[in-house]
Amino acid sequence: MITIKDIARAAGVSHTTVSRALNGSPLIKPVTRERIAKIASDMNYVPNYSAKNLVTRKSNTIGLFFSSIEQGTSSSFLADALKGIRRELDEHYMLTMSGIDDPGSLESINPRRYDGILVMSQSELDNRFIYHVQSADIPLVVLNRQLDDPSIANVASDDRVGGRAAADHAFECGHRAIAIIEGKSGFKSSSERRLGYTDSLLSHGISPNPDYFVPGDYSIESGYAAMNALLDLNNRPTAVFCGNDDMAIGAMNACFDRGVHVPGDVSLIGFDDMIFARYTNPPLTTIHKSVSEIAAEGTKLLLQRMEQPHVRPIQRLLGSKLVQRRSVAKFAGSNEHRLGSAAE
Amino acid sequence: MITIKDIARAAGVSHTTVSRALNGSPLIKPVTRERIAKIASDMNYVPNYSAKNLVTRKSNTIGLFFSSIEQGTSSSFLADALKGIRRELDEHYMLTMSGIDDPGSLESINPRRYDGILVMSQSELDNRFIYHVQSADIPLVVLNRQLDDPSIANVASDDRVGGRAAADHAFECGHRAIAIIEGKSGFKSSSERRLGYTDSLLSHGISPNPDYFVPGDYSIESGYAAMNALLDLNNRPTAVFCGNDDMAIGAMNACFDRGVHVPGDVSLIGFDDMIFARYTNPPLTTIHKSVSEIAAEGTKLLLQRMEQPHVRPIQRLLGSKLVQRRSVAKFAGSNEHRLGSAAE
DNA sequence: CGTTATGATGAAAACGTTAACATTTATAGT
DNA sequence: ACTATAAATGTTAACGTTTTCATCATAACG
Repeated sequence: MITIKDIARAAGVSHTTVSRALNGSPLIKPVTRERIAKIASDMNYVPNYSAKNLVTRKSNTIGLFFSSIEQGTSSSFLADALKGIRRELDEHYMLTMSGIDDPGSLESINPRRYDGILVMSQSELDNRFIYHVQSADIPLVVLNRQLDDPSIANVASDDRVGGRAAADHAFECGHRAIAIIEGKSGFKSSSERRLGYTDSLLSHGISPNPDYFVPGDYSIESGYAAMNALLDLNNRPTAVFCGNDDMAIGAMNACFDRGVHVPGDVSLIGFDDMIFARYTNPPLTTIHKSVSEIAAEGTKLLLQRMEQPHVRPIQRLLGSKLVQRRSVAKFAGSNEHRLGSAAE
Repeated sequence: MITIKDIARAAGVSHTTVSRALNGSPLIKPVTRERIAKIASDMNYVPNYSAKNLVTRKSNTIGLFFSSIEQGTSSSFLADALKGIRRELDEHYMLTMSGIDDPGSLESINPRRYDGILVMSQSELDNRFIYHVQSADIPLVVLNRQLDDPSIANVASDDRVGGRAAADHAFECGHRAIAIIEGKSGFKSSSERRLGYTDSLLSHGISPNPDYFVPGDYSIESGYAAMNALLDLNNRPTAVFCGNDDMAIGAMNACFDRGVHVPGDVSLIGFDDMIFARYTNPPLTTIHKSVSEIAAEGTKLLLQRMEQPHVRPIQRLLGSKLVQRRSVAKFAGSNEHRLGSAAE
């Protein structure tokens, strides 16, 4: 393996000069810089990052930590997140990935190993990890889940806007009896999405029907059960907004099993736009959360924090937008005299 | 930040002794080893990997490279692969991920940066990268795609076995008119899957019908087109084996669009068991390739090659198995007199 | 032409660890 | 008790960089 000393010898200069030349120091005469660069490239020189990092006290590594890699739902996150991160990340940075609950994840957290850390968080269980990172004084950005703590840099999608968009869309399609299957209770995403939903209803002069709030926990099964509850109602909703795509799948299955046609009899809207959303039958209309955009934005933020660790952390919410597929139908019933007693 | 010298001072020994104690050298008396370990842990010592790697000439990093992270189909790979790799990988290894065609991927390949490399390959386009790695003399294992070159360690699923299983299943369900939509021509996976299919037919005494071999290229669209071609035939097949799940989706859509019922009128079998396979309508019967298992096995192999770089590389094929869902129906028609003119 | 500022290079130390070699201390054999 | 051997620890150099500080030209100035 060839080192800067080899290059120095070949160029007839000191290794210090080589180091400077290769790192673009202004102290070096342009002509010698060129000469050295040429030689280095001819000799196929590649720097030894261990040595470099040792002396600069950097690691050149940023760590990406996922909550529960085990969980199936997180699948597409990885690819999308990576795409976004790489887009912003200088290529000489190494990007490592681990699960938050991988053995040794907590212990491995130290400023020597990571110049910065991104947490792609999906659950409050990650908080322990997050605070551990913060107390280790490593630049940190939490992605994908909205945090309350303003001392932590954070970028996520705006769940409230998303919830509102979903309900708005149902309304615009003529629906007035719009139900919601809620996400896991206690999760910020759940309450934000519900808030967006009620906002929308209220702003359209619809007073929320207590029967139309059904609890769920983001699992397919809970969506199935919740939809059944909804279908048992006397005054069935004509549209239901599901807190995530998984529950929407469950809801869709419940409909099939009872011979209820989607979207003919009932319209369904999901949230997240997971990859499989376009493969369901009918393809699912849902709220698209751009994971790659969140990741990209978060990376930018992280880089910035690594440069200036002491600027006040920023919270950023990225808009989420509706993607129309085929699980929502126009509701043709005359809206006027249905107001207040929709869809009997 | 605290170093072994700090510990040495605190323990009243030399830093060498500390180093040895912490690394479990047999030269150190157990009692002092304990004492030092205690002190180190009390002082919250964490080793400086840069220094360590510098002197041991290791990087402690293994690199995972994906073909075309951009491609949607690869999504679930990432999560599964990671799961498998982490299962085998000692926690103090860092695992980095990059796309093969990320800018700088080729240049970053050098033995200083990676102790070993895993390539999760999906296409022959990766060969350039693969040979680059090999020529850089870095321990390498190629995952997921079967290679011809015996000088490269390789673990993939046994596509032939999978193809045979698919056709066998159709046969066992009573189907005799079984077609195949083939994968991208030139890809090893395509020919292996076809080979398995013909093997099965032959071994059941069915002579392959040339009409029943329809070309495809692994895309949804090609599956759609191929299925249409099949449905245009006078002697429609009663079951179709699709070279991958994407094409199966396309085929399913073609059926829907023509009012052909799946699996009532025609049974469909996919390959890969992508996450969305269970969400289609009907859920897709397909061949499950255990990506995580492949990744785990590949990691084991890589670790082994890192220890003993000069043992002959191994090729390993992991069995793939059928997962039954609901896109295949029993074919009740009397097989005898339908032979040759099935399902008009 | 001599002094001084400036621009370019070099020498040596430092980063935190492991490893080769040297030294001390304990153990055993006679 | 005295050496020979083994076990435990210590000294020092090395890994490949960057950085601090010193040196040497060269140009600028009066």
